[in-house]
Amino acid sequence: MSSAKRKQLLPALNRAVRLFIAGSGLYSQRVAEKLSLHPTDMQFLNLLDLLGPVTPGMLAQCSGLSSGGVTVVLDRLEKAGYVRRSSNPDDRRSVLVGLVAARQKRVTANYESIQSQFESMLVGFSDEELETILKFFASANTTRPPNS
Amino acid sequence: MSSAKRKQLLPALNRAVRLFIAGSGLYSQRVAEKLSLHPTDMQFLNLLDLLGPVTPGMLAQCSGLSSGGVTVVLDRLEKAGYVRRSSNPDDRRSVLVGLVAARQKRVTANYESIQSQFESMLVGFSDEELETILKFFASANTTRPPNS
DNA sequence: AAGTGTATCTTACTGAATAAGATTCTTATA
DNA sequence: TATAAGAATCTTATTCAGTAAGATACACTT
Repeated sequence: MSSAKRKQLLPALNRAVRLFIAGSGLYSQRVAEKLSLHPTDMQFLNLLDLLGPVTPGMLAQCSGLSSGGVTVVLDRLEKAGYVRRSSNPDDRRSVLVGLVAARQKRVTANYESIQSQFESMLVGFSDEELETILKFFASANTTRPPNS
Repeated sequence: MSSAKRKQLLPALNRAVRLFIAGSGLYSQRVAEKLSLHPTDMQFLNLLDLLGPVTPGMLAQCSGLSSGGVTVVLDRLEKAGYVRRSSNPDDRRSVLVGLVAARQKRVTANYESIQSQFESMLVGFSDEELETILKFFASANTTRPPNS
């Protein structure tokens, strides 16, 4: 059974998470704009940075885009030199998409300012607290993985 | 100075947060689809639910849409009965947009399944841990508020 | 009272994403 | 092995969400 304290905590946490998510979308837009990329293209670069080389089909699942939509985005990104398609050794119908290393640095560099901002915010948290927070996100990502 | 443990924690946390954000966008899309709403319209309903009645200009800031884009979205939502525009007592050029209460319930109901999923995930966390997590999100939302 | 600035809306247009179908390869079954 | 059914990606024509530029109405400053 839930404690009285918990009954207050849960709605507050729920609201805070929703606000966080609302802000995140906006922030991604800003970063994309800085790099003169479409928000969707930025999303793809993020996914590729997080997941490593994956198939277009996987990117469709993770982005919610249609098969044809993925093709168009990848064409744009490949033309601009951000990604490269290579043959998938496991399935000759398929393709593996990977970030071009040199460009990857330029992308992640744009996150460095927020990353340092993020880290300075975390100064107020002990190592134990950070472990708790990490546990939270790990649980959340398992409950709702990027491709489900 | 950072502990050795912290040096490992920070990148892991950073990655977990990014995965969480990537999954959130996808999830919002799914909920919007359930309600037969455009993702952007869903975003607006969320913002209105979180912030209460606000001006179209505020919604433009929080969503990243242009002024004209906001007008179009609000026209759609108002026509469908989700929101209502009323005159802003503080500024007669301006307008206040609010959720229609009856519809608001139908919207938030669609979040209940994930909310209960979310809460069952939190069973594994103590009250103290939840407070830490809440503190994290509160800090993050202050560092990067919904309209900055 | 005039001029400048701000909030919202209108209109014509752009282009991102979709849907449907084609192509190429894989897997299952006879 | 041969055939059929299924899956992964790409192509093409099309749609419609969002933008840009400008109009309107009101608010502030001097």
